[in-house]
Amino acid sequence: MLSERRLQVLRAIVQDYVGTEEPVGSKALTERHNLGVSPATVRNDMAALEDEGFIAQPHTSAGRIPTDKGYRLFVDKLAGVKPMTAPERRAIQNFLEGAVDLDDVVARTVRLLAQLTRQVAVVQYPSLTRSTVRHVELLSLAPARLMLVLITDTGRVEQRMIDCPAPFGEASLADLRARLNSRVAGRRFTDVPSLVEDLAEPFEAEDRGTVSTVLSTLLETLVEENEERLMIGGTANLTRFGHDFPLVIRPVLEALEEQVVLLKLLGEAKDPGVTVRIGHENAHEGLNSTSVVSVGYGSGGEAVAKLGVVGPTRMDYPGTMGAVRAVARYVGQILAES
Amino acid sequence: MLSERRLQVLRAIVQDYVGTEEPVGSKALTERHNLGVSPATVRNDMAALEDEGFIAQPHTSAGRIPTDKGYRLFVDKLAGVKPMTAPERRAIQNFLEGAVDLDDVVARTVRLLAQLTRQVAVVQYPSLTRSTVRHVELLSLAPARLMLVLITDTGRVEQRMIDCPAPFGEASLADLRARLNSRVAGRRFTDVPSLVEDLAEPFEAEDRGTVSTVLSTLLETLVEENEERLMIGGTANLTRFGHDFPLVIRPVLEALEEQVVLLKLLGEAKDPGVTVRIGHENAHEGLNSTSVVSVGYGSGGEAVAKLGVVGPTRMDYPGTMGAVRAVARYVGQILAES
DNA sequence: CCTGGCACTCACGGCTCGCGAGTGCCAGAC
DNA sequence: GTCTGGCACTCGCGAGCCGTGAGTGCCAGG
Repeated sequence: MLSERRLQVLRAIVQDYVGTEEPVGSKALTERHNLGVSPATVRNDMAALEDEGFIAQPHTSAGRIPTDKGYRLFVDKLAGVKPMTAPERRAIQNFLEGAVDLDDVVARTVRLLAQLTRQVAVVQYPSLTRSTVRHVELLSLAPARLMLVLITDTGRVEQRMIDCPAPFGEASLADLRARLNSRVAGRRFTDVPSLVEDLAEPFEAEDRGTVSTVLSTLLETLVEENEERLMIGGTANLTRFGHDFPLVIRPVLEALEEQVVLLKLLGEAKDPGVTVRIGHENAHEGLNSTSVVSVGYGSGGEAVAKLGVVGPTRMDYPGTMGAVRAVARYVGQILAES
Repeated sequence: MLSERRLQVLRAIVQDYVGTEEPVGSKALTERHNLGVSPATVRNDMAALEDEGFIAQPHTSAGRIPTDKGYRLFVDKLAGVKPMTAPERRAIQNFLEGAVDLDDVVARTVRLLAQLTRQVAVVQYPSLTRSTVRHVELLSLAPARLMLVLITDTGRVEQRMIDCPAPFGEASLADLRARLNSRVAGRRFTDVPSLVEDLAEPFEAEDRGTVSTVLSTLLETLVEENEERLMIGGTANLTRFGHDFPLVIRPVLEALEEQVVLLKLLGEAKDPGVTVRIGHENAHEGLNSTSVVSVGYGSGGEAVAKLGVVGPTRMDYPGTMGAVRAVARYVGQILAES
């Protein structure tokens, strides 16, 4: 087990390195933090920390930098979440308040997060499967062509075109619309499949084909892969990555273009609170030199989606975690109001 | 006026520089292109081209690189548009064919363009103001809350929440819906304002407030700034910019995040064919070292939106122009089918 | 267990220098 | 007049060569 002082040394190393971007040596450490011991003692502690794999030297006779494992310890044990100041909170609230619809809320949230953290922001749209149905609408666009519109309690709207196997009368349409809504309105999306199972039965034989097409389209919309959307922003902040970034930035940009990768990334975080995945903890190899800070947000007590930021492992964890948490909280409020 | 040979020299310089990314000298030129003259002659031609501002030297005793003006001449006079090969055309068609809705078409187009050109792709959604109305739908979500849904002939769907000044009955709603659609369905969006002017008149006094709220929301949706959407992709290709890119890439990423900037960029191109804006021809200063190749696309003869790519001024213009033109053509076809 | 001292390592920046690609100019040939 | 070969000149680039200094590990003594 590491002594208290060694933990302090690690904390000091992380803080200094995050601030300066340069390997930190024993002498500089004792000067900037009053640890009450001499550089030589710190050197011994550093050697121990290095043995345990918390810090490393880029090359012999250089200072130390934290490893992923070091950051992990720092985040778990040595640092809290830095709360936002009152003015910052007000600014967040003001910024989000003017949003006119869900797209706008998400877009504003992305911008806000990117600005606050000076990193790449990722915001997932409220998940369908974790929302409840506000309304299902069916529009007839042409004799054998329908549009299905889903509206959730979080303001999300999904639409789908449907080509009917047979023409579908206005009366049948109204009937189906009414039956659908009475079954599913106000219910959770996860319950929808079982709620609509037998909905085709009361219909005339000629209409059944269309009804079941509609139902299967509805169910398709709820399939995991299709139903998730997200928005990213602040990619310009990638340029703050470091000097050697041509090699680092490329895979990151590529990963950010793969929505699937990002969704997995956010999805993996199961904690109720802020989750931090550091460097190699990220499954995707392009993101091995980045950390992902994410958290769920939702209108009520329950999370309906996630948001977070992607940045260099050398980041200000307490501050970033604070910003992410605060933004999530306010987005939740905004959604609850609408 | 420049002699024929000098133009050939310029063409050769552009081609070589685009290929190698390195300043090209007189000797290398005569070796790679059989111009039929000696390096010394080429040197004289180069001196003349430099005097005219078509090429420049990064430093004394280095080869020449084309200036923006040189690229401009190259694009206008010296190079055509390189048509896609038959297999390429087939690949484009296959790639776009599987799309299920407009979002999907746009997303696929972005990916495709980015892959074909190996540059950053930008695709604008079909403009509302240049489309015709397929259907307008009004849904009642709550007693005093409506949702307005606009559907265009290109498959684009916009929705807007409306808070009514007074509760609005189901009957009035059906009435308004029917009147609205009979007026505007099949008409161009630009005509909508004049078509709905007097639509509130037939309604009872108590409903008029709501009706005019609905109408003004409808008109707001058509306001230039709100109605334009776009999607970008292939930002990872920015890493192919050059060696010095830390400084170049940053403003480009920033510009790409400003949708307004991009819309302006695409909007400026008025040509019916492929438009190329080179380096400093772009108004936005962050894009001074990039070229933008764009073209309109549409389901019929008329352009409903634009698409294009953003890349380094040192790009393969004929190839890029060919790819952009071909993709636009096929996207137009896909939209016409749906 | 901490500390001061000491010898050692090694990245970094500045320096020189030779190489070679590229240039401009000029005198002569066609 | 135009092209060509020749020639002297420029200058960026990379290699090699230090000196400097921050940083280290180890050890003997408090």
